[in-house]
Amino acid sequence: MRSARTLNPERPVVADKREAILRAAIRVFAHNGYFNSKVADIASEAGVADGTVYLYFKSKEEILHSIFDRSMEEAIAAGKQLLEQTSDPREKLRRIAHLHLERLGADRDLAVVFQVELRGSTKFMEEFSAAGFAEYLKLIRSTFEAGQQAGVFRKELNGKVVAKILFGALDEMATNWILSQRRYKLAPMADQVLDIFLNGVNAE
Amino acid sequence: MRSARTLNPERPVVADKREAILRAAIRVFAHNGYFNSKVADIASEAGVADGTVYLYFKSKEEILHSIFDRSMEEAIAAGKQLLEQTSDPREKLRRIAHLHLERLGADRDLAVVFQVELRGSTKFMEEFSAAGFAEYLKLIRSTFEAGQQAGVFRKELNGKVVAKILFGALDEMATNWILSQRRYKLAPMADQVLDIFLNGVNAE
Amino acid sequence: MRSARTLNPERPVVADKREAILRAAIRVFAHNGYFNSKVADIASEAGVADGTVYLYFKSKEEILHSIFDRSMEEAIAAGKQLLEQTSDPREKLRRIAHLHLERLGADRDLAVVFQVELRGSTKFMEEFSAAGFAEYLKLIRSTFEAGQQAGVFRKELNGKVVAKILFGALDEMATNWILSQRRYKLAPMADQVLDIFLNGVNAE
Amino acid sequence: MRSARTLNPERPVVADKREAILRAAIRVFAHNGYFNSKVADIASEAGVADGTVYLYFKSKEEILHSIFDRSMEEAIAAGKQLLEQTSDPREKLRRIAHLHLERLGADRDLAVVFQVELRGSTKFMEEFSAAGFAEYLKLIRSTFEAGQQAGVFRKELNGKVVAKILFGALDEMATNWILSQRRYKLAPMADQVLDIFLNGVNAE
DNA sequence: AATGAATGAGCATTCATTCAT
DNA sequence: TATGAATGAATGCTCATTCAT
Repeated sequence: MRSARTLNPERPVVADKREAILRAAIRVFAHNGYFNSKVADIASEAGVADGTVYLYFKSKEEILHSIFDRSMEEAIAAGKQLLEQTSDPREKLRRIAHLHLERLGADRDLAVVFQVELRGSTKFMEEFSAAGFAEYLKLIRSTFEAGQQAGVFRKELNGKVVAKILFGALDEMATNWILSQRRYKLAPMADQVLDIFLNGVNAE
Repeated sequence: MRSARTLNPERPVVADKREAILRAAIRVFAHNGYFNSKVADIASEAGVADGTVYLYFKSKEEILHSIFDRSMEEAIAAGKQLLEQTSDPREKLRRIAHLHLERLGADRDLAVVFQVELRGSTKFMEEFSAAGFAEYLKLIRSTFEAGQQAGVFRKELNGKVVAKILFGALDEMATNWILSQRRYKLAPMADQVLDIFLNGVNAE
Repeated sequence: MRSARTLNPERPVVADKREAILRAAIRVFAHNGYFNSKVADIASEAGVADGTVYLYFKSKEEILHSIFDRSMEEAIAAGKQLLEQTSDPREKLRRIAHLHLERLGADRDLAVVFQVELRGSTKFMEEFSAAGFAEYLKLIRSTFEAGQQAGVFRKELNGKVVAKILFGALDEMATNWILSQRRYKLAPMADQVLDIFLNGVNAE
Repeated sequence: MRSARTLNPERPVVADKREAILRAAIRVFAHNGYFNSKVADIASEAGVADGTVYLYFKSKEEILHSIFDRSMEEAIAAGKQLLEQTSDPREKLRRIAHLHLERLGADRDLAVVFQVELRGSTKFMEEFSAAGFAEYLKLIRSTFEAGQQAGVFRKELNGKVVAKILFGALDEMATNWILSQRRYKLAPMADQVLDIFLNGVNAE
């Protein structure tokens, strides 16, 4: 009798376990905070032994990094794909903003890790900033600057600063949503941010 | 012989020591991060014995709270005073924004504690949100709504959301400034935020 | 009422506690072996909290070093004092040998630590060798060489090697005594070693 | 097609693998120390999987035992063979001493394991003593006592003690040689030990 | 009020050993 | 036989907090 594993060669056990630990960590970090989470909690939540965690991650900190890295990669990839579907700069920014809040709004635990736990140390923030986060800002910025070239957005604005403003506004929406115990939908907030933002940067 | 203490009855030693510990904590938290800072480090930096810290604060966490509470109170008081000096809603928001970035830009260590260390736990963020921070957002919001009443800002915008947008944009300026190793002045960034923001919320 | 402490200013509490931990460690190391001894065992045996150990010693390893260093210092000091009491080279070596076995024979636990636990790692043996141990060998060697000068011992012998031979023979007596469950007295073995050794190195 | 294995029926693969693990362990123990050596290191050094080690040895400790047992057996066998080649008691002891230092001097790693790693625990030392080591001492002792019978060595000396003295002196030569980073040849030291020893035990 | 020695709970990580394949 | 992924017990050390002085 052939086992399930044999039937799914594309989904090796190894990935399953790493994945399970990562998911467990997101849950545990979101509920207890990174510093108050024990590796044993993560292992138990993932259904593996404590030591098994160290077969897939070098340290507790690396788990946090991995969560960030993987999610950021996915987000950026999804963002880039979205950008290819339209050439209108306003529409591009609109889609980025929506994607941003949709992703966070769809996974409360991941959102908590992103909006709260990842912010807790200058050290991490610096790496954080150096890594995918910078790329994300760049994505917004270049989209905006393309809009400036196209005459859609005001030419005198600094693309770098504009990107931070949009990001900051969206980021605050997400943080507030988490702290508010999410009594409302997050994704629709994107429209209100865009309304003001696009109006503010509009040429003419 | 009268001691220095006797000469300053309005500023009792008690306040001096509490103050010294608070200042020391800001320095220590900013440099090592909250979780990596030892109470002994704070005591040593403040020039007091470890145990003395506990005569003024109930716990390490209470020190962090106190830093936030005191700074927030001061900021709100300063903000309110500023608002009384003009009746133009746009000018009011302009002044709040400037004050926001000026205060943070003037004290790098305090800024690090506010932008990074205070964000590290849902628990703290929730209390944080519940406390002075909510009042700060309210200040922005009511100023904005007064502007709506006066026909200066678009009536269809939600004041609560608008306040978060402005705050989020300013907050991101501050966080980025810290992570960038502050190679530029923070306060002037307020103008760029305001340019877009006010343009975006303008009636007409 | 004056406390005992007040009555014994020469014996500060600090020394008492350090001393207690050191004594406890000798007992614990002797019974369980260095690697199998837990710091918690030492603390408990010394009647202090686990953390207290670290107020007096940097690490578990430093405790082992301290045991060796202190005992070696004492032994060498005692040896030097003994050597001053006679000028006969044969008698000097006789006294060193007796002192060597008397000290180890008087404190079984300390002997175990010296003969067994301290030997368990090249790393430690190297430091061990570099430190007081080398000085001890030098003491034997210079005594022997003085005897050569005096025409008492054979001139063609290498003092360095001779010192190792005497030390090695005594060391083996001590190790065997420990392993034999000490059914006999250790100190008298010195005479049998000396009988052969002195006969072997005698001039004429 | 016949495999290499089939061609060497006298030297089955089983022995090869056990041998490889043993050799690997000697190398690893000598370089890292017994307690700091991981079974995984030994396996990797031997070119087998971790689990394979447990097909040949019950535990890490048994590997250490096996190293000792096998080497001791070989040494004793070699020693006995040597003793048959001469009937002169002095010459017999001379050959044992030379063999002792030659064997250790020829294999630095094995010497480290014997002189340092095997000494690290009372428990092991006791078994060590009970096993082949006692037989080795007995070999020296009976050779010496035969010499006493033959009137070559002093009759009043205790053979047991004499054996320990010779062994202790040789053992110290070996230990010092290892710690000295072996800047000299070990085997020739046997002559200096014998010079003093034989002179010391000589009848007449 | 102030001290700082003492406390002891808490935890990330390692690694010998097992066992399903 | 051989593998190597998985296990989970084991522990040195830290540091917030207390309290006798």
